[in-house]
Amino acid sequence: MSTQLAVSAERATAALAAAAGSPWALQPDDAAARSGTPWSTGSVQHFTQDREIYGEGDHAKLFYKVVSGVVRTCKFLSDGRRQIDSFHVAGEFFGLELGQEYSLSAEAVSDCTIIAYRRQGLESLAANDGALSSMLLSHAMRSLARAQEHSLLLGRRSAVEKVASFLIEWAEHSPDRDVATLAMTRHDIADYLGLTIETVSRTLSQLERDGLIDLPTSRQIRLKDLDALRELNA
Amino acid sequence: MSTQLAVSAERATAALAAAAGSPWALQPDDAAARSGTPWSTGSVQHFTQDREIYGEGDHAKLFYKVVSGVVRTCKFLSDGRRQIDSFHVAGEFFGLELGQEYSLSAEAVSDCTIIAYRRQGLESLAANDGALSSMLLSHAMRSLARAQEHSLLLGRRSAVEKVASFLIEWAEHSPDRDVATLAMTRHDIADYLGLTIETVSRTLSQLERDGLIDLPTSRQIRLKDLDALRELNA
DNA sequence: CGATTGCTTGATACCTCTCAACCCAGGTGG
DNA sequence: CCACCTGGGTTGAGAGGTATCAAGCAATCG
Repeated sequence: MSTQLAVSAERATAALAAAAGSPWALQPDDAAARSGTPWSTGSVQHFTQDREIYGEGDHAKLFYKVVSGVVRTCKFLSDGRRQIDSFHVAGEFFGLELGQEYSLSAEAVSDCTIIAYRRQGLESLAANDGALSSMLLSHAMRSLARAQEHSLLLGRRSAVEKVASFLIEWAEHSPDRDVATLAMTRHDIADYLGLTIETVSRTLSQLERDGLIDLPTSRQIRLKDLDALRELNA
Repeated sequence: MSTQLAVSAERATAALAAAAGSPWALQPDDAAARSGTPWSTGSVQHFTQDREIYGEGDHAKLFYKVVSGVVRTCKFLSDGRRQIDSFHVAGEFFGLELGQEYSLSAEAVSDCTIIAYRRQGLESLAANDGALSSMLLSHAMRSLARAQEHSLLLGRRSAVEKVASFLIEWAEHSPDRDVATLAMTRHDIADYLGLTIETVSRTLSQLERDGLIDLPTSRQIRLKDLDALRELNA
């Protein structure tokens, strides 16, 4: 279940700007100066683990920012096979759509807190606000680059390479640079990498036997030999 | 090799607008009214089959529109493995980048004619031109949706499903709705679907034996049983 | 022609999946 | 407190799908 409460301190503009580290990005200061636009405030929502936030095809009237926890966006085939497109951590946006419907589903990987913004009017606003549309474009282009990188992984990398790549990617999200603290299950990892649970598990065990990683707990992975892991990524 | 000649009749604005069929799109009429902007004209170039148009990492000072022929954009691993991101046909843009470098390589699938536009100043122009940035955003978001669909295919579909999906997708580009006329080799198809040449060939032969398609020539594929092919796509 | 290129087909290897058993930690209820 | 159950994770045996290696065919082109 999700609880909602109004929050006025949150301005999506500033948040979007902070997330955009590119020539297209707006300076946070400029953004902070803009206020009172229809979509500048959002409502805080909580979702418990594995709760659906929205489904593919739902009417896309809201977009979201993660405050805490992790969210996955994914697609399903009719027989239930799932492909996870990405994991979203604190500060990241998801659910921004061009059309009327979400093109992915979104679910809570862990218990999480997110802020929902009305998409209403964002299009027309963007048409008259260069800074805002730069931020949106920047966001879209970075997502696109990520998706293309992910396609290379799914189409052309072996199981070890996929897992190594995932570990390196995830370790960068962690406080410690060489310890990946996982919020997700083996099932999530498998569906992100286009593998099965068993293959992910076996591959991690193998990497541990080979001395590239340590597995103190199933959700804590220490990257012992970062160079060797990166080598698998070449 | 590529030949260049200046062309003033081509306006990227109008072209982008025509390509954008969405709420964000600019009307061609409005676009035609705008002219004389620094990037409004491009130079026509010709590339012969398999020529590189640009490489991943090259300085991205131009973007392109296909006039005739087919272009592929792709990524490579260090050992040569290749993943094709997409095929671009007449009227489609490619090479639009956020950063300073191309994130993909682009190559001519067939002999082709393309128009190159200077990216120079596009960012700042977009910041002051709502219609233009809407078009750019629209383009980026449609590319993103395509990439996400492609990830699902690469990560979760079997070889037959991949091939069936490709045939249906490509047949829509063809004059005849139920005949796919291929511009690309089996190698291109394989690298687009995350398979090998041999598996693509075998799968096509199997589909023919099963009566779902005809293969009058290796580049002409008639979709005999579109329903059955769509079924494989579910 | 001979050489080359794209494609098909066959035999076999191997990587990943499938199915199954088992372990472990945590939660629940008697 | 302990028995039990559950869910996530690991491991093993075997199957299966796709890759690899190799040969052959047809069309194209010097």
